Amino acid sequence: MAKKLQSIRGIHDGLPTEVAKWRNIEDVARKVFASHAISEVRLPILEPKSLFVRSVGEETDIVSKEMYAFEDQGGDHICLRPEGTAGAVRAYLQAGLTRAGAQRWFYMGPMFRRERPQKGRLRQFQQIGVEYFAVNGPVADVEMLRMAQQFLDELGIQQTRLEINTLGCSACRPAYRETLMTYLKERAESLCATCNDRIETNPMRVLDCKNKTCQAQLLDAPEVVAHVCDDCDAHFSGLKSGLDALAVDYTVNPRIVRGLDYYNRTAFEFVTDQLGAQGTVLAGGRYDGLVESLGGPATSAVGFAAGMERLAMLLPDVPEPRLDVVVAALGDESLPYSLRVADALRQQGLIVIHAGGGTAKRQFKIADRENSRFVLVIGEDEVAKGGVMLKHLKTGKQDFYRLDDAVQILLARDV
RNA sequence: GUGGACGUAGCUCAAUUGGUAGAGCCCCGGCUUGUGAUGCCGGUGGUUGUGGGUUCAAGUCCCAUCGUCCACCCCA
Repeated sequence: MAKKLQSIRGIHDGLPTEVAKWRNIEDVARKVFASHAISEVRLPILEPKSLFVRSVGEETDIVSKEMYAFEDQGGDHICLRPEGTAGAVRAYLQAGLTRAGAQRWFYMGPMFRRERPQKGRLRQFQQIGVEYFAVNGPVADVEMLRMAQQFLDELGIQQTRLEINTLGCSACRPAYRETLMTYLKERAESLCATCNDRIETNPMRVLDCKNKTCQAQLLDAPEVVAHVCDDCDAHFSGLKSGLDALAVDYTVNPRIVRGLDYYNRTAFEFVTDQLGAQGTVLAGGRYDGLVESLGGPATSAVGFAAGMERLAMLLPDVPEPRLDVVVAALGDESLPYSLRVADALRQQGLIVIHAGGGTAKRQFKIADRENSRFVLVIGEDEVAKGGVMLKHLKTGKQDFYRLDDAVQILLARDV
């Protein structure tokens, strides 16, 4: 091999084994989402860079250091989308749907973040996301969470737990932020450098600092839950009682903080401890202010995204559909007839491989390797008699049949 | 972006203190003519991730680079 040609760091190929799992996940998602009347959208992978600067937030890691952003040949500043919500809001506004009532959307596709790769953390990864627009009140949050839980359940992913929190809103967060900043400034010298930087830029992020000495200082730190306004409090209560009504288990984790600026009120995460450090498998929350901040009317919104590759890592391999029959042609004279037979079998809906002729041994080995149920042998005798030899590989039983009869045996799929 | 582990055949891995690169699996073929899965025999396949350096001699030591993995960080 000359100079090795390989994919870009952190960008992996979807080979058959992996894609089979993805398709399984997609099928379950489509089925579950359909029962909530959610419609699929397919949105651009390239977006204007400014979209994410204005929505996700200029100070966030995603925007400030992880975006694949560049100028195109015309001098436009564009980027590969790092997440799906901003583009969905952009499309919602661009299509003029703000007076069209509730919109319930889902999407699946690749996202791009230039991070240091790890297991469960790729530079190109796939998300399945759901966004609701113009849907008010905690009932939407409750039903969305139940749906997310059902999605994970139907996939067979058991070992996750749901953590929820409230982040307040534009009415109450500024006051809380002040309270928190005051508290943090009093202890600034005991906090790590990163935390000190964040006191001014994003004090809520200090709360989930992993540093032990920081955490020790933050034991009695003021928590959002206790400082939200009456409306937010009512929303959070509605969320909790709704989850109780549906028997959805959850724990309130006052330290959940979203890394994207647009979230308010409800924030949630389904986490697992089976993926090492990348334990969040599905997460989201409310973002009631985003539509307005991107130029639309005040519009409530809530959504989540799940990481396809992370879900796939929690699932066993999906067995490939089993081959019904391998057509083995013996001798060049029988090739034309064998090709017609293979074609006819496929038209009956059977899964067929033509072994390509050659020795009987070679073709039987192919059938064996492909895990075929039957081998259909066509040689001089079969062509002469106008039939086929059909052998069941597991039992070794073999008989001569007219083609129609062989088709019936194959279609029965009972052996 | 920071710190660490690792990179040998298609795959999983060996190779004493530097001394001629090996095994298993897979693949291809043979063990009488049109019959597989077990067995026996044989074969293909490597400039040891890449590029430099030290040495009589480098898979082994040193430097750089690329990649994978782990932790930090971040998040799906």
